[in-house]
Amino acid sequence: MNDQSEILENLRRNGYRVTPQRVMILAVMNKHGGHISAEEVYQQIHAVHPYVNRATVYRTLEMLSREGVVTVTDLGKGPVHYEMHTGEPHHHLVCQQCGQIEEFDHALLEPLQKSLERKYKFQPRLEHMAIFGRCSKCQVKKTKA
Amino acid sequence: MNDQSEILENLRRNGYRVTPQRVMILAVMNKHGGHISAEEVYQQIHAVHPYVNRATVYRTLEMLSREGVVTVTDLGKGPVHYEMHTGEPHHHLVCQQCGQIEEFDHALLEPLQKSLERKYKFQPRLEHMAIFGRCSKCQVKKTKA
DNA sequence: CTGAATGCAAACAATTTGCATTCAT
DNA sequence: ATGAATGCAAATTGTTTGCATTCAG
Repeated sequence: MNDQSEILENLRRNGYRVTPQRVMILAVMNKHGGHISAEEVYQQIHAVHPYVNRATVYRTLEMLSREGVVTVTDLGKGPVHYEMHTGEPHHHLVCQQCGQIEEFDHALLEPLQKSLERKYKFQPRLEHMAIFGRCSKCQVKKTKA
Repeated sequence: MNDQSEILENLRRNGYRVTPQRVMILAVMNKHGGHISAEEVYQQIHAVHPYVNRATVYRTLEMLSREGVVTVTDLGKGPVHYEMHTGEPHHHLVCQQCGQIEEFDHALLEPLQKSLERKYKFQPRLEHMAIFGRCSKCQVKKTKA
């Protein structure tokens, strides 16, 4: 039993219905791997199955994130991005110049997490955060602004 | 010469025109102190001077942030917030339960900044970032979800 | 069968834009 | 007087919602 059907089985067990739409959405998410917007998921499915509705994609992705199957990342600009939940929390470095997104390790956020808890008694939700700035390539280019 | 007119003088020097709208918007920002949305700025001004337009408020705040007079913080949910640029970078802890926003010191982000630069050659823009989670008060309350 | 899920269209929130008019310089 | 800034209305983008219909269980 692969990931795909295991997830579907779990959803069914949690009282959700396994519809063709949900299967297709999960398939796209699985195949894609990286972060993807609701609109992109919709486009990919809609191209092949024109009857599938945008609202369904939004509703399904929202449901999948509630169920912990996918994670949500607000990239600050433009639409929210979804990604299969792999277990390992990881984060995104978003280059504001070229738009490139690379990942970085959760370990780097641990000192921050610790100090926020200690000094402010604040419990941060640091799964999948996005940090904005300039990537290595763009630092070489002329500073335009 | 206070901050207010100093800023206006600077804008004028940079080729911007000092309009009553811009003066009012700056006044609201100054008086308010904390973070505030474009809509809130608009409401405050519009209540007294109904002819002032929402688009003008948006355009002006955008201009002021380009000029470094105000800073922008994306609080993840709802509208972007603006704040007078005080020089000292500081950050926001946004409680996802009660909505409370408290500030935290830039120093706590320095280890992260350093490690991102060292390990990923990524230059983060860490002025005024927002971190989401649960504040001390809400941690005491029953965990609802 | 029965209610959960879908499709559709319309509403929504936050913001942006085109364009004629106004007004700061 | 001249172009930057405004007001207005309409467009845009990303997302949500109400409701009748459909279909998974």
